Amino acid sequence: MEKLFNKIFKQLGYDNNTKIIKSNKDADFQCDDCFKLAKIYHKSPMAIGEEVVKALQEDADFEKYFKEVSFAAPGFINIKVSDMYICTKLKELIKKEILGATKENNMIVIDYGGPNVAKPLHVGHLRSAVIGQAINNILKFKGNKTVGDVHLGDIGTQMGQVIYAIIQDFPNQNYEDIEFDLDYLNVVYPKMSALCKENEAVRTKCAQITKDLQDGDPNYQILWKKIWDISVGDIKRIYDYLDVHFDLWYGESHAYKQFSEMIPFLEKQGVVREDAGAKIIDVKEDGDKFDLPPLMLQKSDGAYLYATSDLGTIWQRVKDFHPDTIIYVVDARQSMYFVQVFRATKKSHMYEGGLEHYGFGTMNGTDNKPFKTRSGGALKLEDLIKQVQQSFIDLREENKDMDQDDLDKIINAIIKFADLQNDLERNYIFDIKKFSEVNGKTGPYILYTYLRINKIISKNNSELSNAIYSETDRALRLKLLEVSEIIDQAARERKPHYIANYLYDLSVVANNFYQNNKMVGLTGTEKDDLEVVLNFNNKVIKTLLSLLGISIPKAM
RNA sequence: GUCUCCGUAGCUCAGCUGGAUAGAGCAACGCCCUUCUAAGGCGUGGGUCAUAGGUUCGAAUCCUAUCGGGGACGCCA
Repeated sequence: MEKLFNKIFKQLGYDNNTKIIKSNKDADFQCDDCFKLAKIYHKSPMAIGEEVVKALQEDADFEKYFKEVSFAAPGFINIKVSDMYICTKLKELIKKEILGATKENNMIVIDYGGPNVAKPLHVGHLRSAVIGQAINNILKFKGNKTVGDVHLGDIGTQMGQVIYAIIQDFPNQNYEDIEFDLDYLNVVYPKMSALCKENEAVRTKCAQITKDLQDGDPNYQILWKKIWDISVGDIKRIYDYLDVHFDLWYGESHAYKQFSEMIPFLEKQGVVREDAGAKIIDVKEDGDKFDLPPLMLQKSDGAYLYATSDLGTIWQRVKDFHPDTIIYVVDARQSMYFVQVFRATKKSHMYEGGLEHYGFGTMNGTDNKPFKTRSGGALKLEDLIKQVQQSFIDLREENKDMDQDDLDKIINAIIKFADLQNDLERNYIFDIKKFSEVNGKTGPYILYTYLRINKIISKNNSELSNAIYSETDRALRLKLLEVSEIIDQAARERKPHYIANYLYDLSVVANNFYQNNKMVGLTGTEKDDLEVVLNFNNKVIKTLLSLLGISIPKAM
């Protein structure tokens, strides 16, 4: 359509590269270029518009594209496309791979985990998991090779604290022989965390253990490995439930192994300098709007920091994968920190590819303050899932007998769709009541739409005719034609909410069709055509849901 | 203090690469199941798009300032 418009513009002596946009009026689409051209060619938008409309109407291809093209003052060209156009486009789209999205072929590492070993997953980990997995799915769908990394915090202060507690709790035992389980870890970490806050001697001791562990103390390593296995096993279990999967279960401990190569490299590149006993990398640049602090590479006591391990992680990723881009899906509070890391990376030339941080908003309570449980602690992710499950089961009698696998899928849909329909950059109000909603703009609504449509169609590979049978049929087909661009936009901006919102809009249109068209009793071309459209509709819904990490239950 | 994100219906949010009369969901009220799943559909009410300027033929959208809120700001992660 844009090509035809451009041809007409050229024919009339206007040099223009048009952009046809969706119309929110009675028309399907509109062209607003008359204003722009009026200025350039010193004519009135009205004159140009009427001229263009006339030329379009006289064009040999008119019917191939349009049902109606009209001018509306002061300068809009309104377009109603022909049934033939819709059918032709839809036929093309159905045959296309990856729903007509443009293919890409990049190597992309995505970092979207960040849980700490020895601590259970809590609600704060939900957003990076859900959003990161969706971005991963979307980029993979478009043909990119992606590597998801959980990036565990597995060698920080909490490990020293837990090791300290174990040594106290299991005196006079060989480290190899000490046995403990997840319940023990779940009790011991909060206890130690509290103890360290009030007792300086213990705190110092724990810090020393952490430092020794980081330096490779073999005895601590034994306990560390035991803690790691138990804790990561539990973390995996919850991620599995959420259908969140990582290719790499690396953590800061892996990054530490890169330091012996990386730090000399950084020194050689001349970017490191000493300041008050610490080693830092200046990352200020001309044009900065404020005084960006340097990146801290090594503390004055010789210990390494968060930033060091992130640089080490980049070092390793470059060696292992040569990525075109590394994407971080991490809380927006770390935005400035990532600027520092990215600049240090570029300044030292250790990696020249893309570095992107998508900082999602904080998870706030209904009071719009960072979310806390009533007792003031962090809500365990597993407890959140259980609460949502309970409220869903309480919703109706039939849900009590629901197949466990279907139930899990619906719970996932509820939690993920609630999050992914919002722009990730915004703060997110975490409202357990919202997670109990299954009406309206929710995951279950989309699932329900899919299932009820699935029930009225059979597989059908007929070739679409050029007929359209009702207004709701027409609306559905037009909506389906938008899917390619939606996927591209979500991928381009790394924002899954475009897909979530489109899924909802599509479901509304599809439900409208369902309500106003009966499939039962239809025969011949009409039955074939509508079945092809509905089959494609469900293919789109299923595919897009899978990009959001949502699977469809057998029944609901 | 500086930087940054945000302010759209009672609540939660879309819309922001500028287009015509600003859209959803929830909540409220009304209607539609002897007809393919009512976890659905249809309708009604509800808005100075924080405020004030500016750019533009045209601003929720771009620019500036102000107010209000979240967040970050060298040896934590």
